[in-house]
Amino acid sequence: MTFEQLRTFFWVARLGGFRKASEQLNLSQPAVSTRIATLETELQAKLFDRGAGALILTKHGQQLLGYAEQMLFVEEEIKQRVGNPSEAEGLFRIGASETVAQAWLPEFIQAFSAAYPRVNVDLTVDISKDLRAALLERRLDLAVLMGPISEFSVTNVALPEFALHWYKAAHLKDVDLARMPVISYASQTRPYRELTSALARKVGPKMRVFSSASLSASLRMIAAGIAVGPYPRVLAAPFLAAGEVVEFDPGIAVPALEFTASYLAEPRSFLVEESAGIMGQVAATWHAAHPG
Amino acid sequence: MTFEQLRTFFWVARLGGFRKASEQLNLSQPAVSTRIATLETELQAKLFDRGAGALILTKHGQQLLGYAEQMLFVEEEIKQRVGNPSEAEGLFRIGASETVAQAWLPEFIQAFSAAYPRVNVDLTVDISKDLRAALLERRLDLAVLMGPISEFSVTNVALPEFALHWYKAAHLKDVDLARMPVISYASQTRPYRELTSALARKVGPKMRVFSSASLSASLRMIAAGIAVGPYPRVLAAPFLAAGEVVEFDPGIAVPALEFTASYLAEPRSFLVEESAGIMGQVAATWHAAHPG
DNA sequence: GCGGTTTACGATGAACGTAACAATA
DNA sequence: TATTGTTACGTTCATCGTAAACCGC
Repeated sequence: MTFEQLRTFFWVARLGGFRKASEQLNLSQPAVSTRIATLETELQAKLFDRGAGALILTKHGQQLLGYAEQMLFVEEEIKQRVGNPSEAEGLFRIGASETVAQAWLPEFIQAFSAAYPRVNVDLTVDISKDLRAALLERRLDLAVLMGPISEFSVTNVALPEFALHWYKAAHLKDVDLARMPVISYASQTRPYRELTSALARKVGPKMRVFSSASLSASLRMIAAGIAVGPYPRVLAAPFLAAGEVVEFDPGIAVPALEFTASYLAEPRSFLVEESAGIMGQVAATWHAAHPG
Repeated sequence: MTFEQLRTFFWVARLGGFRKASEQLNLSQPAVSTRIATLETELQAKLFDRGAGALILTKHGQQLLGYAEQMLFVEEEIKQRVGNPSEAEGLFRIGASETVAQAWLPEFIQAFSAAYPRVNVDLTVDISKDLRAALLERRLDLAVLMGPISEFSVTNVALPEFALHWYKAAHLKDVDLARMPVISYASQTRPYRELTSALARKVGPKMRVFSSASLSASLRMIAAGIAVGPYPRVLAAPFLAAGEVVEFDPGIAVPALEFTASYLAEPRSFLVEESAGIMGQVAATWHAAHPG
């Protein structure tokens, strides 16, 4: 019995096929067959029922799956704890919403990089909807998005929320939301949905809502007096400091942005779980230093 | 990282030397060197301090030792639980005192053999003192002896005790322990020690004590009227049934024989722990059916 | 017939044992 | 000098990928 056999068995069971597992493991498909066959021979037990359409775990297979997962997690734990953690190598694929990318994400990456100086980081910035899909397709190791993701396969770690404040150009006096466009996050995001819903109740059908996938572009439009909108204070900070925009209260409450660090629960990864913990600390520290 | 590396590391750490580990593993000594070196390279951590006389675990090595032991136990657990337990192969070396060998040991071996039909059994019958030494030198997997063994490295499972009764030849009338020799277990056993101690207090220096390493020979001597002595009723049963010996009370209390199933605590072995459990059940059942 | 698994086989590479070497007490 | 760990090297055996055969919808 080897770790490679258990790892192979795990992925075959989890992905439901020899071919899918072979892709996950960067292996030829016959190699996967061989490994499983060898494992079955060694244990003197059939692990899969090959008959009915898809692959189905036998009773023995179900038992082994639990053990295999435990083994693989402890193996990674050894590599991280016993082996010099700073010597861990590999690629850590992180996806984040632009808001956090402009807030504390640099600090997080700095902290992560310090803890794992030899791990490469691949950062993707996208809207939560796409991050979610990427995570579920295993194209990301960790996603920071407006969560939580309601899938049994995903673990969500709550992060501090970002309060939203309304901003308008400094030179504007009265703002009539029936005339002045409101700008918000990209159209397929939760803040956009919630804003349009609130606006519809308050202003009615005359409302105009712009959406922009670029937060800095949005803020520049607000500074230019083209639109007004609710954003986290951290994004408006440079414009506030320059006196270009000011906060105001249009009487429309928008809920704070709730972010989570989300990752696939299986297979458990020490690196990912550890990173989510670091992220929680960094975010909490950052929010303590940036109230509002 | 492979199971063989972890197993090798475990034995090097536990036995305190590459050479000793190579013997335990039936491997050449350079092969052990290679495995440890590879493991150290993979983990980027030195596991042993080779300098001062004997091998000393580094901090990393100490951490790994715990993980390695856990891994090896789970590996065996998989082989027993997931793999068909009845397909388990190997050799199970059991040592026992003659008393249990003549009592419930056949029933135990039958039960064990039924549970593990493909495991070979090697049975040694000897006095507790030698069984103890054999166990500590890893020449036995499980020892049934007058325990417990007070070593931190040994796990003792208490078994039902054997009450002792005094027997004499049926045709004898009065028995004067100052004249009639008393026969007991072999000289280096606990019952012998306890008996001589009690006799010395009661009878004084005139006492005569024989010792015999063969229980059946002892009983035959008692039946012949050569001596009297305290034995478990199970051993006397055939002589009682034949009317050759009878129980009597010389007024000397001898404590019951306390047996334990003892085995080395490390490395944990699923087979051994399971066997000790079976033994406890068999012994309890047997004693319930053979009171006194 | 087609997606997916098993079988066949040649080639590569990891790991072993023997033997020589080095270090330590 | 005896004991123990390391280095060197030729060999063996496990495992991989390619290619072909083999199912079950």
